[in-house]
Amino acid sequence: MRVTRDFLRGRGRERMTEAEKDALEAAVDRVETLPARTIVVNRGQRVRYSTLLLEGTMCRYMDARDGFRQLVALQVAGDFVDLHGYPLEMLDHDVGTLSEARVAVITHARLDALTRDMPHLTRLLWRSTLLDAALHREWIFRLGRLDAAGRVAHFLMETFHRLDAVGRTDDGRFALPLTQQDLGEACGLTSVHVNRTLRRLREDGLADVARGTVRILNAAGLARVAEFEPDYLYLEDGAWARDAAE
Amino acid sequence: MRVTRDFLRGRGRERMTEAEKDALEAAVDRVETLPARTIVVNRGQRVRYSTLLLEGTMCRYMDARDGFRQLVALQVAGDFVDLHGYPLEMLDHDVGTLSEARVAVITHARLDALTRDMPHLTRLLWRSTLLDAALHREWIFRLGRLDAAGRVAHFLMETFHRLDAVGRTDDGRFALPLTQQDLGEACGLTSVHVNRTLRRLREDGLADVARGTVRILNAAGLARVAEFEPDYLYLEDGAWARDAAE
DNA sequence: CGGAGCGTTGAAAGCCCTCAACGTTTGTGG
DNA sequence: CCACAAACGTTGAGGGCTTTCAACGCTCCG
Repeated sequence: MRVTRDFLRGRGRERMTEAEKDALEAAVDRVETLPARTIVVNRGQRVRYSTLLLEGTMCRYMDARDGFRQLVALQVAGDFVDLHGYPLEMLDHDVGTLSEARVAVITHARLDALTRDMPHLTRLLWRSTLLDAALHREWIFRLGRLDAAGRVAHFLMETFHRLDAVGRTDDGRFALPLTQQDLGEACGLTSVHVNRTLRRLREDGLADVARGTVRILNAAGLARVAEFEPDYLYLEDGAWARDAAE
Repeated sequence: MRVTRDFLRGRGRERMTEAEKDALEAAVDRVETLPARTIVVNRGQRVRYSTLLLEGTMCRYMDARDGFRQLVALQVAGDFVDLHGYPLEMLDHDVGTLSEARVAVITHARLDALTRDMPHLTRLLWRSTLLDAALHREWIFRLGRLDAAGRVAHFLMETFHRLDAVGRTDDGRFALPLTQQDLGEACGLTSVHVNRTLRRLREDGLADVARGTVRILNAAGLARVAEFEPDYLYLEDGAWARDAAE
């Protein structure tokens, strides 16, 4: 399997030429498997490579004084997890795995050559980091303006669409290897309140979250609770978008 | 005055060559003055130019169903406000002025030429958008993990440092043309609670916010309340950083 | 089979919001 | 220069959403 198969898949990948895919492919230094729940990059650390996530779930987060952390991004297959570290040279946050993860490692030295010689590919890489920024903005909106049910619903809808774009959903179901504590750290809630909120979403027939699996039961209802509008994901018009437009 | 004077100032500007400054300078299509409180770019709109803010204050925001908005970024002099719109081609949020603003307009057609021919400048432009992303992440942390006093204190400290980097502070004082409503829309609070929070910061001798002017009275105390660590701003070691290190 | 982590539920407390009223500042036109 | 209105800022009371604290059941894995 080509390691770049899912990169930008469903998010404007069609603009990448075969030559560009080959070049990115050739820049891969190695492929590794990382165990679940391990730290990959520490805040403030000088980084000399970036990580393309092939399979599994990772996250980026920041620590608070009270011992809790705040997730700032969830990363799924196809994500160039810490490409931000390339122009920035060091990261302002930590990166870790949630599930076991298979990753391709690309050194910044290789990226130097790519970005010198291939301006169009450079713009696609740039674009992929800005898709992350758009997600960041939506997380700000989620935390600043939505109540607990809205936040959790919004997170579920976003994650569903992202996984759907890379073919990791099955009829409204998808795997999500997050504890209720993790969900709380993503949504700015305590695990206790996440629990109550999930129960309510289940009772309202909107979504069922249990044992690492999410089932979207009522996408329209969930979207309403979440004030969710997927344009910020910059998705191509895929199967889901066509269905929703009907 | 050169329009690029404050671009990346204090944020790694030393790496931009004179030739690169000239090239960016030459890409400016026109300089305009925009009135306060006007919308510059609408969400979903195809954008064909980006805006370098020379003087004044702008913001990026998203609308919620209840009529309130959530600020996702505050933009000050030197910021390339909507450079995100270049690789993304359309924006997922609105852009508007808070005060009157003087801006330089750079068309994307010109950026195409720059990014084709000048890979190092391209990386600096890329970097500047990722500095925005780092700010986004810190806003997520602020909203997800801090209480009202922490959020407002954090916002004040961040804004102070950014304005200080471009020489817009005066002995701990700076102009901030935001109403308490605006502050609430930045911090996920109601204007009423912003009012109470500002009063408390004043009573505690931390900061005084009144009539569009902020005075930092106790930077260390404010930083403690805010859990503020300025590394995410990627500031050069300027006067403030040296003082703080003592 | 035992333990640790995760999930679930209840009760009480706290932070922030809502609603309401009033004071202050700003800007505009007479 | 004044009058006036509109926006902004301030304060109080009450209510609601979320947190905290605590206890217990469940699941998974060594």
